Amino acid sequence: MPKTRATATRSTCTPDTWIEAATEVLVDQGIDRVRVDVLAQELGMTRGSFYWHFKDRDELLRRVLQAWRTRATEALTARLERAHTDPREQLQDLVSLPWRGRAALRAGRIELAIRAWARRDEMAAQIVREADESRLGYIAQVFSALGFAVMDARRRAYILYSAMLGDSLLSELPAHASQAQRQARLALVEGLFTAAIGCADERRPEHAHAGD
Amino acid sequence: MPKTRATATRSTCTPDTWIEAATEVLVDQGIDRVRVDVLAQELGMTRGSFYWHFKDRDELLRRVLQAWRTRATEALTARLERAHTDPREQLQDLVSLPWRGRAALRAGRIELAIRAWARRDEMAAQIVREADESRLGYIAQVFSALGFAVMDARRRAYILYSAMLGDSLLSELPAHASQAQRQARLALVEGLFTAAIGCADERRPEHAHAGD
DNA sequence: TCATTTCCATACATAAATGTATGGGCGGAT
DNA sequence: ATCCGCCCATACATTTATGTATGGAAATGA
Repeated sequence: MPKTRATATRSTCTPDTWIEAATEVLVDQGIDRVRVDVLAQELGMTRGSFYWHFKDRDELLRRVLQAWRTRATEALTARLERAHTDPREQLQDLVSLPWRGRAALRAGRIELAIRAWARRDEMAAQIVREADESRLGYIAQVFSALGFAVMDARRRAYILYSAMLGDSLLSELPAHASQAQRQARLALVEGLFTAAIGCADERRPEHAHAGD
Repeated sequence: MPKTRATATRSTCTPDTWIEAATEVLVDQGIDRVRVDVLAQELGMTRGSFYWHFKDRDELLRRVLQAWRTRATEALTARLERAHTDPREQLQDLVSLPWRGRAALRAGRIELAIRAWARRDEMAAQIVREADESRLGYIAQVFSALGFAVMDARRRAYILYSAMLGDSLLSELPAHASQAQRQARLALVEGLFTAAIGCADERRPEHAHAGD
């Protein structure tokens, strides 16, 4: 009983095929260019195939979102599994995330595309918010494990997460980034965010100066 | 000789009127929904008006970009003017930027929309890259004035700028952010980024542990 | 006054994208 | 062999957005 058809025989499309293609176009073209005719041409099919697998374009978009959510939550739970290893390792792992091959980099691009999409799609916005919340919680937990007070940990988590998001934004338009410089930044990020600073006013590199 | 028609008489549209409306739609709908019929309805006009002021849709989009670039560069040069005040004040000014009323916040939203647009429009990408370069240079200069070595300053600038961009991304989907918490984060950001840390490995809040 | 310029509305032609209806090839089951 | 269900192509119908062509109202200048 070949119910799910083991992808083997030959060039037969599954819903996932369309979802992948849709994600691809979404990444470097934006959600408005995720159109059935474009995808069909991309896959060497006709729109007839699409409308057999999907009710309409909206269903495809919903499933693209859903697919991303499951992958994102899976990635996070994978981190939570090893939540009892050395928190410094966990932090390094986080910070160096965009460097681990181009798989994570592609994940970042997908996420930015979805975030841009979320600007006007409430469903996408909801899912992105969920992801943000979960990750912020995780990162805050890492900082807590590093010994920071709860509130401090939450704030550091927010700032670090912001920096990671912003970095993916900047990496989107390749202009900076030599491999060595990114490596150096990585160490600096780790140093900055693990520095013990209560709230403000105890440090200063060389200028001695007690402002405000 | 009333050549440029002093906007007065009554409800007559100028190109800028359309550009503003286009920017508005761009912000919360995305570039693909910046369409002449939408804008016309938004302005209570018909498309006939548009095609008198503009050759075609593309010209409008180009001028939207150009308008943003001039405003962005003006904002930066305004900062560069007072580049010889206390660098700590300059940094505070930078960090607390998204809090200064909702004008800066709106500017942030416009920028994110353009950045999303730049994903597939090379002209937009070019302009965003220019803006990033200029700002990174400025921020690095501030850190230099604070006493950090050149390379360190550049890296701190990149990380801080990333954090600012990421913060505007997170603020886009309102979920966090109580006024008080943002204020507390502000102080922490300033503290973290002005902390003196060579590169890595001299600090650690309480865990003593020489990893890797 | 009258003609001209400015600015916008209306109507038409064209293109692009969606969704539907229909039919057909092809493999598997009996 | 044949019947049936899966998967896709083709051909229409409809909607939506662009751009153009034309006309007209209102202000301006002589």
